[in-house]
Amino acid sequence: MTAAGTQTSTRDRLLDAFETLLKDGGSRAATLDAVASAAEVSKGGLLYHFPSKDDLVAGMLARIHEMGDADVARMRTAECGPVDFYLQTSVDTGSPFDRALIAAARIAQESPGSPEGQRARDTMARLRQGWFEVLAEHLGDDSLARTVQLIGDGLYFDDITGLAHGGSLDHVRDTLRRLGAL
Amino acid sequence: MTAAGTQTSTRDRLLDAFETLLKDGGSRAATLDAVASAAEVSKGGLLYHFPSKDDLVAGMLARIHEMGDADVARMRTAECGPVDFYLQTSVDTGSPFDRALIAAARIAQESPGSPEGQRARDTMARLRQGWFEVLAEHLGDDSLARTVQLIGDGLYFDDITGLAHGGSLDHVRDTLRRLGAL
DNA sequence: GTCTATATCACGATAGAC
DNA sequence: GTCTATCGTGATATAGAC
Repeated sequence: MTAAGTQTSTRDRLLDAFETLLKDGGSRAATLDAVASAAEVSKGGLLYHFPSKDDLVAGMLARIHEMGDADVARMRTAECGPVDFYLQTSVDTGSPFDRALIAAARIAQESPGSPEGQRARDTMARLRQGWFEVLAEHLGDDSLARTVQLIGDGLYFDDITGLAHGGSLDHVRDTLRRLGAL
Repeated sequence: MTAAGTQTSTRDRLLDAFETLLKDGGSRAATLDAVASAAEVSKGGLLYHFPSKDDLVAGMLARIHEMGDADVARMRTAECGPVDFYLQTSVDTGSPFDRALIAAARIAQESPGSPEGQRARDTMARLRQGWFEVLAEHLGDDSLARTVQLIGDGLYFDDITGLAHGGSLDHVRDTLRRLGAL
């Protein structure tokens, strides 16, 4: 946060690498060695910025919080409306936010009992709360809002698990139009 | 498969322990030591039945295939209808099948690139295909069937990730009744 | 079929030079 | 702020006794 330029700091490069490894290879692949190597930094260099793996996770989650607030704001004012915006962003578009979200979901599941896992879950719960509020406000119907959110979760799950189907988004739009939600 | 009695074989006890550890602690907790210990067998005993961790995963997936075929059969003839049956079984009821499914989902996500991950994904894809066929046949509408399936995926994702909401199932039923799907 | 070693290796983390 | 070198631990897997 010291410069406004486009050059990414070592710190951000490390977090980027961590997220990418988590997304593509799961938590077992996201070792400190692998992160350092992918970011083209030595392990010692990594551990200067993040003294432990916990700190790496914490740094990642902190970045997500910032991006999450911006995402909710965009959702509110999206031209296509909040519902379609939500659905569109529930499939992995390859954006940095999606990458970070998938990485967080991996942490949440791969360490169900650990403190890091709990923090990742808290982060996701907060994001989901923000999205739900916009959906419920826009739709004026909690049941419908919750259903839309679950559909988004389903789209996310399929992407994350590698089960995604091509036409799913169109099928959902079709159904939601019948409900007057789109 | 030698006896029809109720006493569980060592083999099955090991698979049970593996699934439980995967569900409760993620793949990092499901080590060979932990599995052997939880099943009250020595590590050598485990490795007699499953010479490698890969074999443990393969054994688990094989059991899922059997249970999956039985589940689809029950779904077809369920008194409450296939849709509600599908939704009910999309939240973790604590059944052996749910436990196995959650375990498979963890493997699929924690080793996205590895052969085991691919096999887990194949298993899940096959199960989903079975469920989808019943839903589409019953509803006579691919878009609606795909939407119901995504809602089920969403319910599953929330459970798996520890994000589940109490009233989600009722909200969904409410919405699906409006669509004439329930 | 089940057990007790034990080999091998990779992971997270520390120490200290530059 | 970044590096190399190294320690301690815990994971998979092997060998061979019972």
